[in-house]
Amino acid sequence: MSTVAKAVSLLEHFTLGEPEIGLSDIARKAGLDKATTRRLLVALAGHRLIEQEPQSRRYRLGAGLSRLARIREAHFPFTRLAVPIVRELAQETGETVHISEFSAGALLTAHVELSAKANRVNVDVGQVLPLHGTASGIAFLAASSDEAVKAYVEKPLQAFTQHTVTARAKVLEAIRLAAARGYSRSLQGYEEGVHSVAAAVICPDGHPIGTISVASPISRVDDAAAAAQGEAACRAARKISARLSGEA
Amino acid sequence: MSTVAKAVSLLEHFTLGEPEIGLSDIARKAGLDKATTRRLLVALAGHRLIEQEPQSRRYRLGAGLSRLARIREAHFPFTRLAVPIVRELAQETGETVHISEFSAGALLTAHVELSAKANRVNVDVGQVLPLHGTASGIAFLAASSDEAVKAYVEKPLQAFTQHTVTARAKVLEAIRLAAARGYSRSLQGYEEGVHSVAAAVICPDGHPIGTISVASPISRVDDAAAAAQGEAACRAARKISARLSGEA
DNA sequence: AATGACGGTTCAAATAGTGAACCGCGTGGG
DNA sequence: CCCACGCGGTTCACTATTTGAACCGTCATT
Repeated sequence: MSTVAKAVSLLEHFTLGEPEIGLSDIARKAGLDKATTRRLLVALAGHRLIEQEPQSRRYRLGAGLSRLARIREAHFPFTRLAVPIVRELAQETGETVHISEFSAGALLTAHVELSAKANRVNVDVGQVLPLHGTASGIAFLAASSDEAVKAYVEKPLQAFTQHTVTARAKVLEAIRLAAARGYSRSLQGYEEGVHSVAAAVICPDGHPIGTISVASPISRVDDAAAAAQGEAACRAARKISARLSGEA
Repeated sequence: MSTVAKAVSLLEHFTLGEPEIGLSDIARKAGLDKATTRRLLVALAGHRLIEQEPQSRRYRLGAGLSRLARIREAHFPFTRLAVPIVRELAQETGETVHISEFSAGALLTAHVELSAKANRVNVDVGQVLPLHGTASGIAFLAASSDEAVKAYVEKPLQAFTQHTVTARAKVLEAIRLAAARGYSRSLQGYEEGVHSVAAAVICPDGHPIGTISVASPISRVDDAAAAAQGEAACRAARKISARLSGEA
């Protein structure tokens, strides 16, 4: 394991639920020596990726991350442009809606608008979604090049629930269907009891960069409702794609 | 130089003006070997801190940064809570207003609302401001502990313009004045022709975490206008501080 | 066809990383 | 009251990772 990978893995132990961690604690979590951990944290702190609370001496994520994220966002304003449309879609469907951004072979949840209903699907920002097994992933693959799809389905596909589609032929079939009608649909492929539909957001250069997805408790959705959600997600995705290419 | 420091320094070569860089180019800029640079970039990409454009093979900042920044922001919602108040203050004063966040011995510009006037001060998000020589820095020091101030002024203080105050005694005097009246004032201490006032934003635990600052062309501001801006910045800073401690 | 710049790879040499043992400190239980 | 424990932090001999000159194939330019 490279030193850099170790350092970055330290960053990934800070979560929404545990945003500050002590030295010994993070060393244990990361499986590294305390001395090594500290050296890495100090190196990260020198570039503001980590900060240390002066009193408790605990560590937390640093302001430099916000700075870098803003630079990325300025060049790649996916989240900023998409949020209002996510909100609209959440209003329209009454369900939880989230957008994901493709990165390193998976989708990263970038923004979530939760349904107002008591019985709703919860999704966390930052969650990593596999390409197969989620509606978002299938929609993304449907908008990807044939080579990219082929490369992806050749690797072994993990099952997340009893309903996850892992057979290559069936995954390809789902991708074809999604490509034909513009949105994908997944029933409990990643989480038990969750129904979702998704559509891909396309960059001006023609490549997909992410997805928008509607997730509902499976009990609330029949085929007609799913089709309506799918069409709505499709329209929302097109709206975001249009904004990305500079249209107001 | 540690490997981690090298890897992180690669991230810092991506800027608003140059958000995508080729391998040889970034190796040159960072002063590292091409092979080393690539190995570091690949390690960073493995954790989504860097992405590679598949076609051009150029590198850019990755979605993982947005993810980490969101985790930080959830725990430390300074920017989110402050933006509306920055906007109000920009409206009220008609000048450029920005907030900065303290990190690793300096202030990082986190958000900017530019003046609508043609003759205005421009500030870039991400810019690093020294503690002495800027109104923001003096305001921040005025809200810091005596030990922190002492530790800071003991180091040599760089001059950025002919007007930068670098004499220890004068800096301490400026800090005292800022502490007494709640806001600081700087005339061309960091950039020629720029007048600014600033006030510190205080965390619920009593420590300062950042500043809010109004920057104008020096020709437009007399003592009375500066006092009015200072009072307004002070009110804005208090409002942000109140929001941070949970008040609506 | 030759040139040069690009992204990417290799492997022996050299440098940076590692971790067991240590320090001083604060805390909570016996 | 004090002792044991866990904390953050430091040291230094040992070792594994990092390094970079030289390499390859490709592409655009001349």
